[in-house]
Amino acid sequence: MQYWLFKTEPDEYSLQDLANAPQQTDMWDGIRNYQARNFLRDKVAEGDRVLMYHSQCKNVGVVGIAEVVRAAYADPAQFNQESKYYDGKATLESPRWFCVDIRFVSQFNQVVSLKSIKAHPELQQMVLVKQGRLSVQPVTAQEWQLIEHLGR
DNA sequence: GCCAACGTTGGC
DNA sequence: GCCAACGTTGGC
Repeated sequence: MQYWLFKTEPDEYSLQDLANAPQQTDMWDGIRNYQARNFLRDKVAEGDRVLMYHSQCKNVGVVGIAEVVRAAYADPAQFNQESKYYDGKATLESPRWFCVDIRFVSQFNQVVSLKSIKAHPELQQMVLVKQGRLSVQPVTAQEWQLIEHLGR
């Protein structure tokens, strides 16, 4: 079992949206970055746990936890010409982009802000701190435990 | 809305 | 395969 951090813009899709979804489960799609895609396709597994991170908003940081309930499959949006995630170079035989399904687990009592993460000596090695722009990234068990503790 | 950091594209 | 130009992410 591995730990991850997924970023989302709450104006587009928030943790609350996931909590409100049927069975509190939804497709995590629209990932269009190769490094993030490779993690999704090759590493993210059913049962893995995910820190849900809100970017581009007032209170930037980790807001809660989700769980992976289905491992990678072809992101249907890449085949949909109506979608902003359409990719004409993707084919059914060789899809280019992947998505997973996640289920809501919990919402933190308080947001673990990016500021507090950056201020914490034990969290300096987080991908979030070192490489700002990756939307799917691995988290260590130590980082996970500390952030979960800070959010409670 | 600005802008730094980083990713992608495309000419050569 | 290099690298300049351009596009996107994301904090502030």
